Amino acid sequence: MLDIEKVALTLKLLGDKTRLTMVGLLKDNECCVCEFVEVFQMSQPSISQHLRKLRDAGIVKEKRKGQWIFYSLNRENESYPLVMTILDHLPNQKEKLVCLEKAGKRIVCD
Amino acid sequence: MLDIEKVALTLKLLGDKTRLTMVGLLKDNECCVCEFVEVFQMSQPSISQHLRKLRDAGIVKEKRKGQWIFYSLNRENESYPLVMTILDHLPNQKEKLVCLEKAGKRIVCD
DNA sequence: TGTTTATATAAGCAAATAGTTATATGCTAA
DNA sequence: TTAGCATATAACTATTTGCTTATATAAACA
Repeated sequence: MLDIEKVALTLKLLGDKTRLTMVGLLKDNECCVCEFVEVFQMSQPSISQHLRKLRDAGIVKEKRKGQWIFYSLNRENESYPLVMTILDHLPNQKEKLVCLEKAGKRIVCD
Repeated sequence: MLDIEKVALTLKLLGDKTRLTMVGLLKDNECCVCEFVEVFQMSQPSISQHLRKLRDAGIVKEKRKGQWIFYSLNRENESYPLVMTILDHLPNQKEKLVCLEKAGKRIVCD
């Protein structure tokens, strides 16, 4: 159970098509900034700013791997269960990553 | 399963503390505009504008009873299941109505 | 009928938002 | 060390948002 302020903040952040899709993509994957830039056809600073908002709220976390910074859902965050139940109402965003892969633009590390 | 635009719109509307609390209050009750004005200590036009946004999105519906207009959740709306699962993560807002009742400001019809 | 009560709409304004371009930072590899 | 790629931050701008006050609409009631 979350307090209403926290829920409102989480919903406000996910109430943006770009950020909601980002979180949908992160449901089953890690992604780096340049992959998002490719998927959304949007400037890199714009993507970074969206990710920063999600990170500041604790919804996603980042991990550097060499020159890339990979983002993933933060399962430790108190709003994680809420985020997951919201994603259950969304179609899977996986196809966007499949397209990336076909275009040879998916970044795989380790 | 909803399309991503619809989910983003729903979350954006509920990503406001006032509207989220309104929907929380409507989970188990009907409320009229003047009750919301009392609960939120906010101007009547402001309340009306929030309710209009929720109604335009189909999240709530209205029903006139004499001089009052009562709002309730719209169970026929496709986003209703999403709204309910979100409310499951929120503390019950019932106490606000109990306060109204004690202050003799709850409006009961029929 | 005219007045009161409840609600909606219009118009205006300050703050927040999402994008842009320009620049800074940090890692990699030659 | 320098060049190049990935990412972050800063500064700016246009748009959207949430509120306010003023006014319109609609029902109740004397």
